[in-house]
Amino acid sequence: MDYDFKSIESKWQAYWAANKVFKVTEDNSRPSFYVLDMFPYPSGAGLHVGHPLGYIASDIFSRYKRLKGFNVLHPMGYDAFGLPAEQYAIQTGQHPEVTTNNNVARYRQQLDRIGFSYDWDREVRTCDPDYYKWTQWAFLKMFDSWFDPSVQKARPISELVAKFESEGYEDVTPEIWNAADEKGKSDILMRYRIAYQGETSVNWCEGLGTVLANDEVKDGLSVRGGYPVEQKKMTQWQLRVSAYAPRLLDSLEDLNWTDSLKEMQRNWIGKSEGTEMVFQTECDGRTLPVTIFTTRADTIYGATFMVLAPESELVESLTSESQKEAVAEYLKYVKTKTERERIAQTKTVTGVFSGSYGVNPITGERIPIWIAEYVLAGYGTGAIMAVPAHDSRDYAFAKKFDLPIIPLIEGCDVSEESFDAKEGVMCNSGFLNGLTVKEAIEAAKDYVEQHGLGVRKTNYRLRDAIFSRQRYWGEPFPIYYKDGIPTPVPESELPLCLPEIDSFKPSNDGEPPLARAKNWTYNGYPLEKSTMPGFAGSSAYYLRYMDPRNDSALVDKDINAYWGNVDLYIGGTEHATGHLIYSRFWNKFLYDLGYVCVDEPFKKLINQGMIQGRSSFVYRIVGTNKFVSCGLKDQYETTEIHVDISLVHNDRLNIEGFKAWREEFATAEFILEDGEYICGWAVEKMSKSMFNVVNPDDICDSYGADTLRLYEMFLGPLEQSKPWDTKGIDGVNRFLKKFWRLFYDRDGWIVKDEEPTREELKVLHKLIGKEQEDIEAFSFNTTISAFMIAVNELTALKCNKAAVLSPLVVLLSPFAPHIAEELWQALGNNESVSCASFPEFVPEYAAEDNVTYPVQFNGKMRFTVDMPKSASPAEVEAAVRSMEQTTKWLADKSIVKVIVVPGRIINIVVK
RNA sequence: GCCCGAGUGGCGGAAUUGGUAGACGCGAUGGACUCAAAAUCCAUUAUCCCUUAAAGAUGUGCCGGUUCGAGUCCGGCCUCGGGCACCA
Repeated sequence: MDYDFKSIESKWQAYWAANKVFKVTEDNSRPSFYVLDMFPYPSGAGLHVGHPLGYIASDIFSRYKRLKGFNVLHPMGYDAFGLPAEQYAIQTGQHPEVTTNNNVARYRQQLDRIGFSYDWDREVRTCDPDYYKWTQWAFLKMFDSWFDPSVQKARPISELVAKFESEGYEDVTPEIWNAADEKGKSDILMRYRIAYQGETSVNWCEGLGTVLANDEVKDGLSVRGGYPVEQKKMTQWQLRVSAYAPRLLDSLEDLNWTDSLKEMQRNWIGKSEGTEMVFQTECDGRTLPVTIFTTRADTIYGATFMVLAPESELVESLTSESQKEAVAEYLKYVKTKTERERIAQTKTVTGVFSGSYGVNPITGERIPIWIAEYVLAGYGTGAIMAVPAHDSRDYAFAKKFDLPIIPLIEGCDVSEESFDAKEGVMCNSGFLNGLTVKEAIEAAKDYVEQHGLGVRKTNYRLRDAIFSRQRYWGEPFPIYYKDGIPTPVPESELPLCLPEIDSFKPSNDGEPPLARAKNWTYNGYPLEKSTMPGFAGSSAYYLRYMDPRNDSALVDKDINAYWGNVDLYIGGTEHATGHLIYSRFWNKFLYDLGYVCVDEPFKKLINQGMIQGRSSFVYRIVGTNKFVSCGLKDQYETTEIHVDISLVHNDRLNIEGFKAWREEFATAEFILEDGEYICGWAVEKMSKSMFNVVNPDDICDSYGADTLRLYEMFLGPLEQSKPWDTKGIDGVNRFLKKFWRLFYDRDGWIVKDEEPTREELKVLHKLIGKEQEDIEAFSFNTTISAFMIAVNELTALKCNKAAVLSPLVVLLSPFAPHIAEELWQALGNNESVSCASFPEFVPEYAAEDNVTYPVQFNGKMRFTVDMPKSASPAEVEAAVRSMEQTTKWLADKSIVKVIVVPGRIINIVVK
């Protein structure tokens, strides 16, 4: 009987679904374990072979944990709001909901074929009103909260209002508060709310007609679509993520994430400790204090000018009458530049003199104030002191505009470039002279504070998240405008559903698509017309899986307490600075308000590598329809053409297929090598346009899901990026066939109920030990290797004993669940193999009887000694010395030292 | 420019963390079975010297160091991949 994966796989997939084998409920008698995949955006292209890599790994781990007795929560859903569906809707007029549902159905079909152990009863979709009710709810909670820096946590805004009324807070005294009208109070509270509306410079993308978050922009182009992005001042909803910067940074420490990912988050949060210093300035006779931020207070003696950001509010008051025109011109110039141009031109230095002067607070020297785009309004105070000798940007500026450069470190040469390194000994620096730079940084900070010139200050690069999108296919804001005052829709009336509209384009007067909706009002007042961004729905989905149908809470408290947070999260690195920051922020906020029981959402995180495509090429001789095989292509002038990889096997082109592929190739001629056409290849992103997409369905058709699962894991370490190459898949497929033959021969079932031999038990237990160790370390490729060895050994032993094969099936079940299920039930079990328990590891069975010690003379191996495992180093040494030849050799050398290492090696060293 | 990570056969990759480098798989070569093919099985497969074998030499990007012993540790380079990028 042969291994017929087709009937096996469809049979057991149907069985699992019909019996809800993977349905999970809270069970206090068993420990919980939560394994989560980053849920996919259901794109129109469907899954390619790279997508399931992480899902397979998490499924293996989930199944393993179940065998180990854990109650495993392993859910799946869809990140279903998003731009592509909307773009498609604009082009075709088809409602995004329709295309989204179609895509979801296709994804589901593809996922089901791979045999995942998801509890589909817990599926969530972010575009489902029952789901986004809780996204809107969280937004309202943020709207209704402020961040109290004294305790570093979110608190209800009512507590702040009480503070305003009684004692005042910051610059809002009770008098100011009580005198303010409703609009005034709303404006004051907006400065404190965690979800707030404020004017800010945003990334505006004309091509998409919407604003974008920083992580949605790369190199000045939108990540989706690649349209240019410009800076624009707009009033937008924002989330006060920056308030959480210190906590987001500090709690990173305890997370079981990779160092590189933590490092990326650290850079993105961008903590820098420095000093805020006040410089007196004067402009046309008027004086004005200006605060600057610096991390190098020690270089104050070299501050020869100051620079303001063009967008700084100080520019107007610090521009002298005489420079007014020049400054206005410069500001105009800066404004016309897009973000992309600014990035492209970082090397070109621009700026204008403001006409005013500042006073160096330590030297008392009068220094000019300039305006330049290399200073950013959004960071620090938007104003800096420039120290050209020790900052490369200031240096370039000083060179261009001929400003003085004063070196402050002994022996440094600043004639060609600045000396940015924080090393050396200070000079030209008054009280700092003779100190090393590191000492001087601290001494200068102390000095500034003691003399009242400024204060220590920590800045973060992390900005507040811009939360409005001028789009249709997203969560509507539960906010309406009562006489212009943003007012929340009552919680009891959530969800506020997306209205139907006739077209998904922006309205004719440039308003978001929701402006087209009829009656987009609440109690007669207009509702907010933007929608929430993609990360809104994905920020707390892991919580909703715990209790997906709860109508009265995001997640029930007891249920949340049972599952805790996500024990294992698997997904790509591309979310390092987007989703993974927002989710942590969102979770911390809910934690502050007592809605969730753990501060951090994801305990352990693994980033699976990308699976790249392996493209194949043919080489056409320029100006002809003749194609030359790869090895001979250097003899001609050729153009490289992508060829569909389904026409290529082991780099050999299917010539007939190629001719039939496209009309233009029907009459193609070929120059062959050894009678074959060899294609060239390259590793590239998997994409339709490169004809290198491999569909998991095709693999399931020709090899089966179990082979696909094994092969994806066997390809290499999970975290590593690697190209997909179908070549090696026969190996793991052969392994499954061999596995099958342990149970069936040509005539049928051959498993017998006999006592296993010691040798057979050794093979089994070696594997149990190895698998346990490897799975815990996520080294799935080596587990599979161990499996192959074990199966080869058992085949050689002709082992057909149930006592060995039965646990072997359980061991295989996380990797290849279908074949395991088939054999498990054939062995006479009535329950699914996923209800079995992981075989117990008995180290004595796995142990080798003897240890072979290689014996080396001065590091070179000469012979080996076989000793019982229990032998002591002294006994081993005695055995070495007693070997006849060796004794002779040892006798010749008067002094030797025998080193016996428990790591199984013996070294004889001649002194 | 700054910060991470990685360099091992024809290929994907192992190596108990300082202890016989190249596990396992692919590919390749030879053989068995077959009229033949597929499937399956067996053998060989880092390089050099050699008819073959034994034996030897070389070998984990490069140069040097520590050690009885280095793919692994230290110092200095080179190359590739990823992230950030006027953040004062």
